[in-house]
Amino acid sequence: MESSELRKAGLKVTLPRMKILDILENTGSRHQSAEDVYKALLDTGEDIGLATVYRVLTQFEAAGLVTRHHFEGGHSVFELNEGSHHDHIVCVKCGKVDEFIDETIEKRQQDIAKGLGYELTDHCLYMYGICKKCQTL
Amino acid sequence: MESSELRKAGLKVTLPRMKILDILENTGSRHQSAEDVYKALLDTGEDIGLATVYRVLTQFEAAGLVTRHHFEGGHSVFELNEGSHHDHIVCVKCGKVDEFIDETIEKRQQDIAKGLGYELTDHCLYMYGICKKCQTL
DNA sequence: CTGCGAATGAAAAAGCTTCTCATTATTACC
DNA sequence: GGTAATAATGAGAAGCTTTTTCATTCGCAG
Ligand SMILES: [Mn+2]
Ligand SMILES: [Mn+2]
Ligand SMILES: [Zn+2]
Ligand SMILES: [Zn+2]
Repeated sequence: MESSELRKAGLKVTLPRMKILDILENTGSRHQSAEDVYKALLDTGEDIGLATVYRVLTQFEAAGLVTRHHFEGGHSVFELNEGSHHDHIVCVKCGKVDEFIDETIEKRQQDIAKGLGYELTDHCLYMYGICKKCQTL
Repeated sequence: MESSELRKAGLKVTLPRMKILDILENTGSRHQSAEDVYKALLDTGEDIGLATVYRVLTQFEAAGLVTRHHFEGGHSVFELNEGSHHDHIVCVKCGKVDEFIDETIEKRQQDIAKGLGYELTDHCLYMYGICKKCQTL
């Protein structure tokens, strides 16, 4: 039961929220756009409005359940907060996303922000490239 | 005369392109949205359409004259390619943007991409925080 | 079970960006 | 300099993602 996760987040347990959480948890791709989630809902026969998908994803973000990313190309993608913070590298050919974390970079970022007088609240590092598979095509 | 810059980029020398280049070169803020550029043009009495501003900025990007950034909040900002590559830290309160470059981070990124089998084409590191001035408000 | 406030769905609207197409400007050439 | 071919522009429409509105429905405390 993931209803406890919703309650813990201070959100009422509703069918749309349960279903969306389910899609985020049990779908191959960890990084999905609102449209992706909406289509997945349609595929499972759920009749949930796109507006609700956006609303719920935004609430999940505010509740700390998901993180919103702005990969190149305009629309946002969402990912469930399961592990800890990490950064992303995206293949510009096929859209594949790999995740990584590098303590050296994390530490340098803190130092740089401090050096410039900023109190760091967030950061994102996106790398774009061509994945191994696409290099051989 | 910045007309040579346009010619060098393979672009015809037109009044809108000259004016937009001028705005990018001679405006306080190095990071401007298309809307910002458009308003600046109106302020100088130029009657150039917003569609042209977008078109020209996109052409400038393709020609390597400017770089397009996707700061948080949706719309793109453009900056003239004057110095070399650098990353950005943005104040979430007042919108101030500081620039920095860190060789340690740049190097680590190369290593990480290589380690994951990617041929790196681009990257961006955005940090968000509260600047010194906004911390005291 | 009931009732009230919160959540939802459909549709409209918003905000940024791109496209269409008639008009205008630029440039290569004479 | 003048001209024709061709590219660029401006106004507005359209496209896309995301948000808002509002009448209806649902969740849950009592
Ligand atoms: Mn991720
Ligand atoms: Mn910059
Ligand atoms: Zn690929
Ligand atoms: Zn500030």
